[in-house]
Order: sequence, then structure tokens, then C-alpha cells
Amino acid sequence: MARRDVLDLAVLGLLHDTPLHGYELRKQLAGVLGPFRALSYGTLYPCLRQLLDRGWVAEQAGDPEAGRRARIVYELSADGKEHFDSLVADGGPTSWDDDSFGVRFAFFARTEAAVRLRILEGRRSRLEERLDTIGASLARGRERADAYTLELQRHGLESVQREVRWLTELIDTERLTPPQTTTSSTTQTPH
Amino acid sequence: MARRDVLDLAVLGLLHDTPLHGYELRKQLAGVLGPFRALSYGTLYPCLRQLLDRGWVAEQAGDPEAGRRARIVYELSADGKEHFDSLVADGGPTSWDDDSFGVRFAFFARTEAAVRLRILEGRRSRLEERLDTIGASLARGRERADAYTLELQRHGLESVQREVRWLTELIDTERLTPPQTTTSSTTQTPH
DNA sequence: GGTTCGTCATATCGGCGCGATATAGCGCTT
DNA sequence: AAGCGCTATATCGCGCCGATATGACGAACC
Repeated sequence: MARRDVLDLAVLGLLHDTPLHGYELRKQLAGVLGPFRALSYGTLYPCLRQLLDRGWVAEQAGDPEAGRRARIVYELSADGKEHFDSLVADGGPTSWDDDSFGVRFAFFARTEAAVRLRILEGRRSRLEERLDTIGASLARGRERADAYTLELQRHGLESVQREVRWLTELIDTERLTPPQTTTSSTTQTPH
Repeated sequence: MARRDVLDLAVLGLLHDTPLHGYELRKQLAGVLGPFRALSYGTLYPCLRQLLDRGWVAEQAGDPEAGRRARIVYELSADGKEHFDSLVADGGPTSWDDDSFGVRFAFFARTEAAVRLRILEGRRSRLEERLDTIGASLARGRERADAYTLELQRHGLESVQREVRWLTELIDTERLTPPQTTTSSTTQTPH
């Protein structure tokens, strides 16, 4: 999944709750993308324009709200909702270091149970592949590498193992939980 | 630290051991950068040319080795060694998601003890700052966010905590280990 | 012995992500 | 009344990176 698609995913996901303007979006995006990458206006504004061009968001007719600088507020369109769903469900060949898992996970509350499970399992198998790679590398390099390199690899291996265990717990929970419809919820717009 | 500098760091670090050509470098770089990012020839070859232009590496007069495609073998220059040292020691304002720590760590065996310690401690304080951020975010959003978002943040928090603990162990070990000279290498200006 | 395939090896190009920067109104402090 | 920091949108150039081209070689296959 391309880097840009991850951004689209996050923006459309946030606009699900409530219409937002660019500046506010950036702040909220920090919470969603924060753990994975930074984001600058040089990326966000062109992104918003493209979303607009493709009809995934619409410019909201603004109350100018006196005493404020003009803001451009974007709201999600029906097409946008659809596109969001397809991005979430996209099981394309993502690599182990793909940001997209975290973002998809952040919007799990809006995702169908079956898709949630597929995403979690897909992520786990990718990490398991990576586990093999690191393990092989450790076995190969045991003699050649210095202590620091080995320690780094050992620590990396352990991190991935731990994440696999975390995913397994989540998967088990998902399987046990009775298939409940997606929570209508949508955290109330705090006006 | 800019993304490009990290690549310079890795390349110069690898060339410390032995001269290498581009194709081989890419394979070895996968081991060093592998855990942090991918690398394509579209990045590597321009990088090598720039290293050459700046005099940090030199083109090795090749034994053409009959029956083989011409290879361009690069070797580290004295200036290159110097530049490597300065890159390793660079304590510039790096952010918590900076790749450069991992790469610096991978070359710890060639790094002075004092610099090693500074790097480990710098990394730890950056992660501790991040810890505060996530903690604050968790405290703030406890009511607003859905279960999945909370779980993601909780897991992120735990990962960072675990890494801080790992760093602390390493720091303690470094402190206890008698100050041993770096394995020759790095022709430091004598007293 | 010719065809095909995987590996070795270098190289370029276009798209676009991103850091830096510009602009500017507003409110708060000094 | 000046300065500073926050809100808010926007652009531009540098350079990263995925895709792609090129071609020589060894080995396998029939």
C-alpha cells in the first residue's frame, strides 16, 4: 500500500466523525499517524485537493464565523465512505514495515468484524515471515558478527515475537466475541 | 538527521571492513538498514556518486577478473573515515522515530565508548519524552476513544517502555565495562 | 547446441512526498 | 505599539524511490 493511500485512509477515517478543516486535521492526524510517521502541510493540502477533485470529500458551505480567518471545511461524501471501506479492506501485498496496519487498526471501530480478522491475520503472517528472516540471519551470522550487531538483531527478534503474541491475543478475542454489528457510536461531535 | 545521511552512514560504515561494489553493497545494506527501511538502486547509485564526488570514497583500480562483468569497487578514504565518525557522533535534534539510532548502533563496534554512551542516553531520553506524550494522550482520551484506539495506544506505550528498559540495561553494561579502547581503527588524531 | 531462466551488475527517469518558507489576521503579553 | 505565538492556507524545490532498461554470464533442460 502506497504511502499516499495511508494518508487518504487516515483523512477519510477522521472525516467520518465530523467535518474538519486542514489545520485541525493536521492536529488530529498527529494522533492517528503519530506513532508511525510525521506529516507536513506540504503533503496534507495537496492531498485534500486531490480528495476534493476525486469527489471523496466536499467543501462545506461555511458559516464564516465572524472574527476568524476563513477556513475551508471538508466533509466526507458517499463516494468517500466507499473509498475508505475499500482502502481498509485492501489486502494488497504490503510489506512488514507497512504503516498501514496501524492506521487501519485505529479505525477498527468502524470496520466489519470479518475484515478486522483478516487484517489482524494478514499482519501476523507478515510478521511471522519476518521472524524467519531474522532467525535465519541470526543463525548465519552468529560467528561473523560482533556483539552489538547480535544484540540488535536479538532485540529486534524479540520485539517482533512480542508483537506476534499481541496480535494472537487480539485474534483470539475477535474470534470469541459474538459477531456484533459495528458500533454505531461515532464519538459525538464535541461541537 | 536527514534520511540521506543515514544512508551515507551505513555505506561508509560497511566500507570500513572491506571495499565493495554497488550490487554487493545493496545486499549487505539490507542487513544493516533492513529492520528500518528498504533501499533501491535509484537511491544507492546516486548516493555512491555523491560520496565519490565529495572524496569520501574512492574508485578502486580493479583487477578486471576475467569472465566477469565490470564492477565498480569503492573503498573508504581517510576523509570518508572522518566523515563517518562525525556522522556517528552527530547528536543533532533527531526525533523519536529517527532511523539513525539503529544504524549507529549497528556500527557500535567501531565507535568510541564515550560516544556509544551518549548515543544510548540520547535515544533513551527521546523515548522518554515520547512516553510522556503517549501517557498524556492516554489520560486525555480515556473517555472519548473507542476500545481499539485505546488498545493501540496501550500497546505502543508498552513497546516504548520495553525499549527504554532495554536501553537502560545496555547503558548499565556500558558503564560497568572497563573502558576498553576501540578496536584499533579510526585513526584519531594522536593526543 | 540453442533456448530460457535466474543472478549479477550498473544505470536512469518521472512522480511526488516533505521540509522549509511565505503570508496574514488575531489575541495576549510587555 | 510592538512583539510574539497561534491559527490557517498555500507553494516550491530537492531528492527519494519504485519501476524499468540493459546486458553478460552460468546452468538447466530437451
